[in-house]
Amino acid sequence: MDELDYSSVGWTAARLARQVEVALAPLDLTPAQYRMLVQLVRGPDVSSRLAEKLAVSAPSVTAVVEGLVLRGAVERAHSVEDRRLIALALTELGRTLLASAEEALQDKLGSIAGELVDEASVASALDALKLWGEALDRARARRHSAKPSGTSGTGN
Amino acid sequence: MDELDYSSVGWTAARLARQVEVALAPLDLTPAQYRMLVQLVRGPDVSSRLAEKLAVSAPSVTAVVEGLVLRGAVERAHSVEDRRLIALALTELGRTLLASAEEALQDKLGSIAGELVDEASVASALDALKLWGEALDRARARRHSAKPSGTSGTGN
DNA sequence: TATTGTTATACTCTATAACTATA
DNA sequence: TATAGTTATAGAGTATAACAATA
Repeated sequence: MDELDYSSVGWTAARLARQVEVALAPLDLTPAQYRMLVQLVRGPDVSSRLAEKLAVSAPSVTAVVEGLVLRGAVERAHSVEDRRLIALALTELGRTLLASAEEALQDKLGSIAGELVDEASVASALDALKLWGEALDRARARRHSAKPSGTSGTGN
Repeated sequence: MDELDYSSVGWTAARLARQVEVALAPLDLTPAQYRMLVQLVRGPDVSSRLAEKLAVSAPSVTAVVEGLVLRGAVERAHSVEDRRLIALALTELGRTLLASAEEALQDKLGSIAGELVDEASVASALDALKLWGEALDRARARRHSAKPSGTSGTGN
C-alpha cells in the first residue's frame, strides 16, 4: 500500500504550466498576474500577505501589482490605521479580466483533457486536479501556521 | 453526463506551476530548463523540433539551451548532412542534473499530495496527473500532425 | 528597533524582427 | 528562394540587498 508512482508528476505539472502560459498570453496576462487576480477576487489584501499566499518575494508582488494597476485591474488603498499597509483590491475591470482568463484556461485545458478517450477519464482527470487544489490549500495552511517566519527564507 | 466542472482547473494548474518553480530553484534550474532536459533525455534533437515540442519560439530554445550549454549540461553538434541543423544532446552532467531535479520535484509535490487525508486520495491524485500527461501527449501529437505550420503562429 | 513596502540591480524566459549560413 | 538557427531588442517575473516610511 505504499507503491505510489511519482515518476512523471513533475514533468506533467511543468507541461501544464506552459499550457497555462500559452492560454493566458492572448489576454496579455502572465501566470503571475493571473494568480494575483485570483487571490484578490477573494477579497482585498495587503502586499505582505499576498507574498506569503503566492509564495513569492515582496518585490515580486510589487512588480506584478504595478502592471495590473497600470492596466486598471487593481487599486491600491492606504490603510488609515497603519499607514504602512496598502490594501490591494480588484476593480471591475479586474473582475472582467479574470473572467476572461478563466474562460481561456478552461478552453485550453478542456481541449487538452478532451483528448482523453472516454468521458470518464476526463471527469477523473478533473476530479484529481481538484484533489491537488485541496492538497495545495492544506500545504499553504500548514506553511503559514507553522511559523510566520518559516523554516527557510520565505518558506517559498 | 456532461456536467464536467472545469471551474478550478486553471487556478490549480497555475498554483502547481509555481510550486514546480519553487522546487527547482535550489538547483538553479528554471521550469524552462527542466522541460528542456526532460525533452533531451529522450534523445538528441534539433532546435526547431524542440521549439515545437516545448511550445515555445525558436529564440527561446536558443536562450534556454545557451544556459544549459554554459553549465555543461547540454552539448551542440552540427549535422554533417545538413549543416544548418544542430543536434542538441544531454551530457552526463545533464543527466545527473535532471535526476536531481526529478527528485526535488517528487519531494515537493509528494509533500503537497501528502496533505491529502487518505492514501487512496493521494493515489488518485497521482493517477489523475498521469491522465493529464496522456492528454498532453495526444494534444501535442495532434498539434504536430495537423500541420507543420499550424493554425496560428507557432501553434503556441 | 521592527515592520511594510518600494527601489535598485541582475538574471532568465518570452516574443518578434532582422540577420547569417546553408540548402 | 526557403529553411535552421542566432542575434538584437524589449517586456515581464524572480530574487537579494538597500532604502523609506511608519510603528
